[in-house]
Amino acid sequence: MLDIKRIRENFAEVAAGLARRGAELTYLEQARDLDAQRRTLVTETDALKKERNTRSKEIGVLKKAGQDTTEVQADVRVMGDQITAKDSELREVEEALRTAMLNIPNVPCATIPTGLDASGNREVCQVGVPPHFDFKPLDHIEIGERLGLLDLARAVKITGSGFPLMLGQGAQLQRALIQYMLDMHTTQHGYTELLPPFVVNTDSMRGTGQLPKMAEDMYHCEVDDFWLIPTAEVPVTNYFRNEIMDRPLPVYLTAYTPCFRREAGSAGKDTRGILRVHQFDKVEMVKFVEPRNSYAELELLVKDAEDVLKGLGLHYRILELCSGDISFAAAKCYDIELWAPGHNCWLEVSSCSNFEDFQARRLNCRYKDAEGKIQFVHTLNGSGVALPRLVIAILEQFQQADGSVLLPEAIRPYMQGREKLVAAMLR
RNA sequence: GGAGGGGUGUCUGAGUGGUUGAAAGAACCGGUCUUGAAAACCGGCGUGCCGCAAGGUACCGGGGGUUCGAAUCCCUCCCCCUCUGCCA
Repeated sequence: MLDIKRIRENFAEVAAGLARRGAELTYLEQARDLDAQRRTLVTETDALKKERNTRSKEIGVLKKAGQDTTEVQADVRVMGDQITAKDSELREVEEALRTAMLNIPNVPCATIPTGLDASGNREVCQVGVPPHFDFKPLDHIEIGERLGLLDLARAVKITGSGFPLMLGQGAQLQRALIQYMLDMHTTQHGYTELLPPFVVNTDSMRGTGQLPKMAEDMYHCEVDDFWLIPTAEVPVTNYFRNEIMDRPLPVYLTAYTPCFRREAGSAGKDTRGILRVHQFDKVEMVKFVEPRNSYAELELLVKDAEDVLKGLGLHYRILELCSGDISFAAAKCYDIELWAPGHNCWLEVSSCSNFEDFQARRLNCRYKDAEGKIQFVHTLNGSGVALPRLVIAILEQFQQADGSVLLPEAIRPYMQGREKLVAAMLR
């Protein structure tokens, strides 16, 4: 949520910012107008309430003195009716204002490239070198099937398309990678590990900005009004919702969770294998920081994610997203993409964003600064990193001519010392 | 799932429908005293909104209602505790 004062006082600047991301300005204009209405109404009702409070107290005094108060009471009752009417009018305006505010995306950071879609993104760097093959590299589906790492056909029987099933060394590799990443973030990068609920309530979804816009993309349990999390960002960032944080900033949290996404609207896209699925695992990093540090913290966040990939010796690149490609709540975002030689394309495995105080306002998450003044924190999050595509990249980048996959050294301790994945009979 | 009890400020904990935003204590901040500290004493000490300000207004788990007036009464939802049932 944006600061309504900012909209009130710097409307043109906000409008220009939103225009950069190609956002409609309808909600913004509504918010501006409703805010003006709201302020007028508040002034009026407050005045009425003041009057009522005074008169009601007089009644109390008169009654104690044993005097008749019928007439005054009648007067105040009329006043009460006026207040009720004004209040309900005010409530409607406030509700409409809230709806408008919840639908306005964040203003992009001034320094990011301008563009309306992915074509406007800027490549920051490429790290490592693409692997060279003396043979035609296979894609992860073929590798996975040959080595018996995946069983997508049976997974369809169990649930449906898009719900992958890993087995044997594949399942173990995935688990090993989770452990490897969590260990790195907690022991080297200063994060505290959380194992949060995978199902959250509506307030939490609104807090991080998935609702109201993304309702169609998420799994909803109607009976309980709960949602399956599309990312650990939701439960982890909501950890401090409605709080004035009681500990020194910055606070770094990390969590492994499965993620559930309906991927509505992407039917037919990347449907083969585990490239785009309805359920996947991810290790997420979340930061709560002081406003003045948030952009420096974003750079560090990207490095934390990079360390995972560097440690595995993978070839990747970093993109700085343009104004039209960042998510609803973000002000600035870097994507990290892994090279997938079998698919001959880049795969997004991490998105690192600075939300400034956009989420904090929705979450009502604040802290006391050095002067003891209460302020909204800045929140950031980044994948550290998403698993299926990490597995894909490992399989495809480290595949060998003999059909095996050489495991990165860093992961071997988590795989009982195993050096490569080879075809194994299912026991 | 069933029965009962309860949700008040940073914490503990009062609160009869009427100057109660809310007693008291603790914690915390400032001051006096002290060589320094502790103790003692004095003062301060919630948040949002409207307002240039003075000030006003709202908030005692959430929402709604009764009333001239609600932390106090009623309804409803959520959460916690105790007992009990079923169960990984």
